[in-house]
Amino acid sequence: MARTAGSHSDITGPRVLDAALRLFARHGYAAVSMRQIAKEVGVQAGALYNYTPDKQSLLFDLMKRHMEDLLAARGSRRRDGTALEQLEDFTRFHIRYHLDRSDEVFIAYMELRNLTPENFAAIEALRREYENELEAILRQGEVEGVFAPADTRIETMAVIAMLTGVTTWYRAEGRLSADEVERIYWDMVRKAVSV
Amino acid sequence: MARTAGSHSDITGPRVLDAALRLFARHGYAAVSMRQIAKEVGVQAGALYNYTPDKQSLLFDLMKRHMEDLLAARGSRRRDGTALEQLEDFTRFHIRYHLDRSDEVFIAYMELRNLTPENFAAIEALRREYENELEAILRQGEVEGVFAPADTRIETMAVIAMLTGVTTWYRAEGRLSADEVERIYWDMVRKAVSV
DNA sequence: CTTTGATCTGAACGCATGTTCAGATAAATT
DNA sequence: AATTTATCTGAACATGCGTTCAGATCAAAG
Repeated sequence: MARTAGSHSDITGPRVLDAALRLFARHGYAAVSMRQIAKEVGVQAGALYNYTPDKQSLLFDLMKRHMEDLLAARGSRRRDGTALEQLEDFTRFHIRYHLDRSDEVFIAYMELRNLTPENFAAIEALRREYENELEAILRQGEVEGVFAPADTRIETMAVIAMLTGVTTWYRAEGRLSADEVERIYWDMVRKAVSV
Repeated sequence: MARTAGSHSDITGPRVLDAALRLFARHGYAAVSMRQIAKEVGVQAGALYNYTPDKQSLLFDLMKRHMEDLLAARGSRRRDGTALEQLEDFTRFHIRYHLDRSDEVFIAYMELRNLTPENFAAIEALRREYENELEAILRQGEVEGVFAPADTRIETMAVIAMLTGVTTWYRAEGRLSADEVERIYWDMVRKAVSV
């Protein structure tokens, strides 16, 4: 046996996903060809198939990895506390995490319709899991009496849409720092759900 | 001269745009072929070129029409009043209009990157015009002292992202009526920007 | 040094793409 | 009835697509 590990595949494999990530985010899944990805990696198109069974898996793997990373990062940061404290932490976490991964976020929201039905269901389940934490916080806040009684499901969708929208205009070299953006959005979220 | 107006072009022309609208919204611009559009209309692919110079113009025309219709509809509904009254009207208008045109909205937000640079600039200008009305309302509210002093540009982006997000989950046959959705979102928007 | 096999090239596969165009069709005008 | 011409068909064009695969390459294992 020869060339088991430590050879090119350790380098090329991640580079394939990286190139797909960047290109899908920039031009969209359907508009990017396997040959473009290969060129970015520096190999011929055929070589990509040592690392993915097909183009669809490339998209699915990127989305799955993103959602699992998101859930893991959130899980390891979660703390007990009042609903208000937890909502603030969730808000700041969401903004910061999404600002740091704009390509992944863009793909995860824009390319859902390019997933096969089975892959779509898998990604939706992960997304739902993430949304459910926010909804639980909002419900807890209602019980505590600090948040207004409302339709928590819609509040959840509204808050996430508002927060995720930050990725459409934020630029690192822009007028505001990520800290300031966090604070501004937290102000709005807090007021929007409070009594 | 013969067959000037009143012939097939009056029927086929709009049907081309309608088919493109539906297909682009469902599958995405890059994933839809001219032959698919032609089949939906009931003609051969070549006949489409009597109604559009190319595929790109189809996308641009759809977006331009949508943004211009949006601005016209908003303009004809605009009334004088307090900042709070105007914000409520804007909020309810935006939700209702976007719920009624989910295909157009979806395309206008998802297919921006498939526009040529010139076409992109034209659509962005129209979008900016729409956003500016909301920002003016928020600024007026600050002057009146009824809205909290804040970064009105970011508030604008946040509110629009929140409101437009309604199109991702709302279904006409679902649990909530459009009226109820309007009220829930208006509650959140009002609180989010108020002092 | 020989063998092994993971990795990659380069060509090929059948099919789809956006667009063009000569010619057929047929409704409205003369 | 003859003419005009907007509209549409059907075929073709060059190009690109996702994917496959026989064979070349060459570092590591024996």
